[in-house]
Amino acid sequence: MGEVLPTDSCGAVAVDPDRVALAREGIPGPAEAGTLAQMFKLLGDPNRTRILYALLEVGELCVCDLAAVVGIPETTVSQALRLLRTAGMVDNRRSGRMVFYRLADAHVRTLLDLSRAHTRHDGVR
Amino acid sequence: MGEVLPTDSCGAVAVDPDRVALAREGIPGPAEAGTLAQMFKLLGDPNRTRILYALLEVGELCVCDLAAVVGIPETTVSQALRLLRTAGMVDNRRSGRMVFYRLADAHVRTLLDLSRAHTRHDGVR
DNA sequence: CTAATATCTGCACAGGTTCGCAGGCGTGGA
DNA sequence: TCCACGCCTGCGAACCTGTGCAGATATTAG
Repeated sequence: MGEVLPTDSCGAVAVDPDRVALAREGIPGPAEAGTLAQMFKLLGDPNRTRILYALLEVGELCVCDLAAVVGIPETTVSQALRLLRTAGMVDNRRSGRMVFYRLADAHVRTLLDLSRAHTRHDGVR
Repeated sequence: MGEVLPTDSCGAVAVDPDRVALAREGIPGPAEAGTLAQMFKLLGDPNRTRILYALLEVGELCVCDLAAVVGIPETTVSQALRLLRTAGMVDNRRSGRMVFYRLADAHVRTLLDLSRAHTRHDGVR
């Protein structure tokens, strides 16, 4: 869907039409790119990042403990967790009057591990 | 560095001090979390994401071709590339009056692959 | 030297995001 | 039943980010 021209819609002419066409087919479409970007955007906040790594360390934590770990108000934690839960990155479990959160997916865990390894390897170069 | 109290600075009392202390030691510090978040934030924009995936497909592309692939003005591409280059995620090579960009690191490639696999697996659940 | 191409860099506006406060909801103990 | 505790949800202000225009730079051709 969406036939493309060798020249783009911005007035510039593609220097290497073959390579452009190849890349056009391989890259994620607008919808998939949006989904990917939304997931990364959630990881792009230090508070949420720390929350996720805390859950990666000890499997399960309630909101107040999470606030104690990261050092931010519970309200902020709650809002962050809502976003992460909506995106399906964390899951929650109610026990009495407390709600425990944990990483929802092994994929997320792998992603966090790999990212931290990259950062530690060369300080983001 | 940075001794911590069993209770946080927000008035709430930690329910499980042991687990809190464990998580405190395991999670990235403010500086490392900031670095991580900054990297993820760069991936959190659909245009930048598509640019990176385009470079992942065909190893090397100039700015104008990149604009043609993603379908955005060259100015926007240039600014996006500057951010990515500052973060060390892409590298550039000058050939005549054109500048070719490519992914700087195998780590970035792995990250992109894994992320896309996750998204495709269950639509971010 | 002059002109044209390809890319890069400030500036300002629109849009979205975060954070904290105040109040509401649900649960458990007395 | 009533109260205390943990958590969640709107709302508004401050902040940051992306985008486009206009101009500057670097390189090549004539």
